[in-house]
Amino acid sequence: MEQRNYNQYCATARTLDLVGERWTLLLIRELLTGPKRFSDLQHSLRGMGTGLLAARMKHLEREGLARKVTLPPPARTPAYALTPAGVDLEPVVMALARWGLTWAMDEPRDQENFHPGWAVLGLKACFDAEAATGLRALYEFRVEEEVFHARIDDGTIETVHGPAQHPDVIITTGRETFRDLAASRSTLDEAISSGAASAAGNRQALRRLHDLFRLPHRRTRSAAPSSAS
Amino acid sequence: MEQRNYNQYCATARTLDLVGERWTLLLIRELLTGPKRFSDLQHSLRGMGTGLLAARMKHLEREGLARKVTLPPPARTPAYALTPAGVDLEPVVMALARWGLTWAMDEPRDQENFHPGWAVLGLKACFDAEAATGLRALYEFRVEEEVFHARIDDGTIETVHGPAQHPDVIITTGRETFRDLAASRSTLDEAISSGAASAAGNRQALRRLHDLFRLPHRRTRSAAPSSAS
DNA sequence: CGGCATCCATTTTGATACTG
DNA sequence: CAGTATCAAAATGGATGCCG
Repeated sequence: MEQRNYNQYCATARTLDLVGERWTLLLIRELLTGPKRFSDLQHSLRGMGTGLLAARMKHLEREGLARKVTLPPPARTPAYALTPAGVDLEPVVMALARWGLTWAMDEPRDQENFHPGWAVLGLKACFDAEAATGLRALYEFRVEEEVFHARIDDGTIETVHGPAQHPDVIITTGRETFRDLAASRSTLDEAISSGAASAAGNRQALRRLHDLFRLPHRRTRSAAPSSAS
Repeated sequence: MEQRNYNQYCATARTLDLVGERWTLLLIRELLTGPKRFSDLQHSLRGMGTGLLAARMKHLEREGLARKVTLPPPARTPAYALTPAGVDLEPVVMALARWGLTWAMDEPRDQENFHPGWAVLGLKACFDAEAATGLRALYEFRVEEEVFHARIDDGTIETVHGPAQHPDVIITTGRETFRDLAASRSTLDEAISSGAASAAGNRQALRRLHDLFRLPHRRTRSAAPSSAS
């Protein structure tokens, strides 16, 4: 398996040889917020058979994009994490996310899945580095059972699954609200104003929060008739 | 066909629903340097059956990412071009290319295909906007039969298939040299010094050329053992 | 239960032949 | 040139079974 290559001496094609198969980039997406166990992945990726999941992870290991790790105490359970090469795919996933936020995130469809972790990456895709200059703060997001945090440090953002050590601000929302943030259908700011989300903690960090994530300008795809260049 | 969706309310997954299938992003790549005819695409994508090519193009049209156009005189032949939504996928293709340049472009393999158009995008992926501040110049690349040009305008670059109107500099190289540039195995500068490439034209634009493309720092993938965060 | 391997019905694909 | 039609080979997804 995995022998199907494009056979092109081209950086894009070579990359797609490695991560272009079905599910692979979504596995990378899952691992971008921290190590995950086999069953976590299985649970996030409904529709992917266990056999295929195992095969894909083996492929990612063989190619040096992911590796097996043991979660630190008290978990001590085996999990998968990204290698440096895997982490370096983040710009690819973010580029896909930004395109999707602009061109593809209309109403949620019936039966469509949703996990808060995806929304965290959606937020990250909207992160405005300019707006974060000089800011150093830890934000914790609590979405029903799930917890994430974002560490912002002067124009950089890191988003990780799990609680923060000493968060400056804690944002608490329901699933639907957070889902709408993921799709940038509403801003964090709006959600807080309307009471759908609540934020508590350091006043200064709270005030900066408003500007940290900029909505992409939503557009509609259409094949307008025209003649070429 | 094309009914296989990830069914996730996630910007990344939604984007992959549209362009994540085999060959699709490579079709986008081909169209990023200008409109192409069916047979051009067929020729660039060895291994893709004509039926699948037709199906993919129909899909891209239906989804508003590409459209049929008529090439301007004297060609007057039908072709495919990207819509604004399609053009907007460029950051995705460039992110894939940059990753590939860093992690995946080792020696060309036996039987591996190569087209100069890919190299043009490889150059674009290395473009250093900072180095181009204040520069406004047209560079034409001639690689055996193929011609491309890059229009640089103060930190922006546009790369297009075909000759330029009044190029400031004309760079002429052989296929192999240009292929090595694509892989950033050598710099344009080195190729010119060694005589593998020649550049003629406006002295000022020529001098700036050296710094416009920055090699990504090449690295090797490996699954180093470690424990998790 | 976590982490797979196996089997099989359904889709996708690759390659070629054929048509307007 | 720009596709359609056809068909064998490969990939997928789902269920099931195994083993510590």
